[in-house]
Amino acid sequence: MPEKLHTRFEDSDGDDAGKTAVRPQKKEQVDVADPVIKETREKKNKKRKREETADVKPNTQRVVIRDGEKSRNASSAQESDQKRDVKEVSNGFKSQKHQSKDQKMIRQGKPSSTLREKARALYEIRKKLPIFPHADEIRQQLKKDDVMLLVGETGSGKSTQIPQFLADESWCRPKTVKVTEEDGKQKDVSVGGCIAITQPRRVAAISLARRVADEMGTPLGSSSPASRVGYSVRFDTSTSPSTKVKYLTEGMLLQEMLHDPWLTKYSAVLVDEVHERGVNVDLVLGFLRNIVSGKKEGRGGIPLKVIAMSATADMESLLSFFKEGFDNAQSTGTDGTNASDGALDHQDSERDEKQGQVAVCHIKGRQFPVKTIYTPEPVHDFVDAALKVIFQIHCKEPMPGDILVFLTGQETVEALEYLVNDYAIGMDPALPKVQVLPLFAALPQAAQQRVFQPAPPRTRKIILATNIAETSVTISGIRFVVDCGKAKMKQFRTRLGLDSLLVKPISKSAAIQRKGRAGREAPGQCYRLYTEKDYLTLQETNTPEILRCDLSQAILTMKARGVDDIVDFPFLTRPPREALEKALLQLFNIQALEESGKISSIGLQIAKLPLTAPLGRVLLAAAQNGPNCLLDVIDIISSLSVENIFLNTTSEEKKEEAEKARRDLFRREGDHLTMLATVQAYAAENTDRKAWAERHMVSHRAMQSVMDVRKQLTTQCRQAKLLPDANTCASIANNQPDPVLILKSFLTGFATNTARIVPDGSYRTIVGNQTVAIHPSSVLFGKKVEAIMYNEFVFTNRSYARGVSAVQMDWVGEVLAGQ
DNA sequence: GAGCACTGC
Repeated sequence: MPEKLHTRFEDSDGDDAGKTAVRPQKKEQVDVADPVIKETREKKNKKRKREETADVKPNTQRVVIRDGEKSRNASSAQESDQKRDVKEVSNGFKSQKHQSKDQKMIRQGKPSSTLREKARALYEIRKKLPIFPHADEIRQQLKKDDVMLLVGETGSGKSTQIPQFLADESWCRPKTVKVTEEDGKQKDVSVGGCIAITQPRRVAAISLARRVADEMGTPLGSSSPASRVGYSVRFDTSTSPSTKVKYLTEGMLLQEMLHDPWLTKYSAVLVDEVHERGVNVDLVLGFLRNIVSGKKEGRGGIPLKVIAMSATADMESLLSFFKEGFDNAQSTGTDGTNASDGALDHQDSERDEKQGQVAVCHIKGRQFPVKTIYTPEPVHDFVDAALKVIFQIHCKEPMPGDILVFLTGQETVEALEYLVNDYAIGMDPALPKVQVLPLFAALPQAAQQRVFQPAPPRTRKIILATNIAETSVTISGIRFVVDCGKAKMKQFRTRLGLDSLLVKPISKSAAIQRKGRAGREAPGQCYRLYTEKDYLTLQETNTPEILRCDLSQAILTMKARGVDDIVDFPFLTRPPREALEKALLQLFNIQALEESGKISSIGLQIAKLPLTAPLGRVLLAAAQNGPNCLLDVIDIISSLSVENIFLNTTSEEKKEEAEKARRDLFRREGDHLTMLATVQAYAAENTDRKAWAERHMVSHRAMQSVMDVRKQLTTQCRQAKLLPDANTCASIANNQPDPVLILKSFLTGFATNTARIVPDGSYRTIVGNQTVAIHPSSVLFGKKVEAIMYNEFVFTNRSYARGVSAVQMDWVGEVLAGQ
């Protein structure tokens, strides 16, 4: 794998791909085949660039909540100084000779001199990060307080530096304490020693770990037993026995809590990007609040330090969230200060006074000023308005300076793409050219990558993006942002039991985020296609995901970690009672809960699986139907776990081609068996899977994820003794699938996702009697069968069932009767 | 004959 090797060298040399001096190298990087690696690197390079130019003396004030938009300018002299620094660093560490010496040293378990040199050089850059002067202040605060809320704006260095500030603190050393177990016996347990930093995304966790390992001069993760920095994400964990700083996804931390609810490994948990407010971060914060404000029995009274970090956090609600935890504990006498098992040292008395205090810290980031321009009047057609603004900028503003336009979806992106290209034809030839680049998730990877390539000379890039560009992707060269003020958002409607995808106004913090994209490298401008008055009426922050999604997963997660009564769980934002009840009922219906509301053994098994509750239930039902059925169901579930295994067809011509190519994979029983046929054919292809995928118009990238999930699920099923060993599985692998058994397994988890045909030929849901149409992407589209079962019920322009198979009414009856 | 932002175990 020369490419991977190459990648690693590139990644570890602290290079800055954005500089002219190393341009040729950048080109080489972009050509690497693996899109994931490419993406990670792309991001990291951007990040480095930001970090290395972040040299302004910051303003830090405690307990200040203010407009996160304020930005400051950097002195260009300092900036160029720093670039020189980085160049020296990178030049020293590129040769393969060094690298192999490195590797040898790593094998011996000693940090190599090159690693140390590199760390030393990086230290010069770290010193200039806005957060750096606050190291002592942060350390002092955390000696006193167990909870800290930290607002660090983009580029402040919080995610990389804080773990390093804390790693050598005395409270961060492992301690052996006596813990009373459930059976009443006392046991010696080692508590603490490690710092966890959670991230919402996998790429972020891995690239931060890599960066911090470089800065600390230690090898990364499992490459050496002496490594002090590691990471843990799904499909990829890299830690060592001496890991002190561990980056992990929120989901991974929740998974660890399943086996270790007291997080005994950790002395501190840093929760990063709290403002994104995904469901997992809300759950993590709830569990952490319970630990910090409780007696910490399972930790022998040893405190756990919690730092919630974010770019634009709603600090007031976080502050009252944690304070409420301490207040409740004090009033009921369950707080840590009452622990009398002698595990705490003399600091105990000091802690007593400080109990309930939450430190707040605000650190300015480094952003260039961005001027905001509103439309004087409300706009009724933002595509049209965007077109005008784009050409206004293009005609008026000097080069360089690319334009990033935020739109709502593929449809508006493509409409504007057409208009801009059309308009550009009649443009004054004296003007620079324009290059229009669409960017949305459904776009093939190669097309997405085009936005990262520099524009040809005398050409302005115009990137038309969905909110993929808000968090997931960073593009350099942007000086102008055009923001339509809207986004498509998914909302789960409890009463109807369906997901709706609707165009909605964005929040103020999302608008600020979008605007910030113009000020990464130089002063910029942001054109908002709405009035200032409209801006002021926007919601402050994004609606937390926990208010917008089906809660069954979250509740199962809680119950499996010992929260019996969800009413007592500290929600940062409490979901409406109705939503909680509906989710409880759903879990009860699939036998994940007992009538008392306690989690059942089925529920516990489901909670361990990396699947939604209904899919987990399906897997267990399939296990009851024998290993043959289970293996087939794993294949189907794996493809349901990735968004779309079939490539999107754009043109009419391609559509026919695709249909022909996929004909041998299609099954009349429906989408589930079609997916099974596809996964099995792909897996059976031993020579060139990529070519096979191309021939069948199947996404190779998606199939690679399918294979990852499939492997994870079979491994877990084997550990849970639901599947026999690999050899036995191999011998049954060639058996013909049994469609009835497979579909009946699915009905166990999806009995309420069924509809029957009515005389006019449409389908009505069996529970609720709502009209539902088969989604055009389904192989059953336009077909009429007795009844259908579906995995998803979504509302866009009308109600659609997606992931559809034909079932018989009496099967549905059987399962519903069994409930 | 429709069209779908983004994560995560």
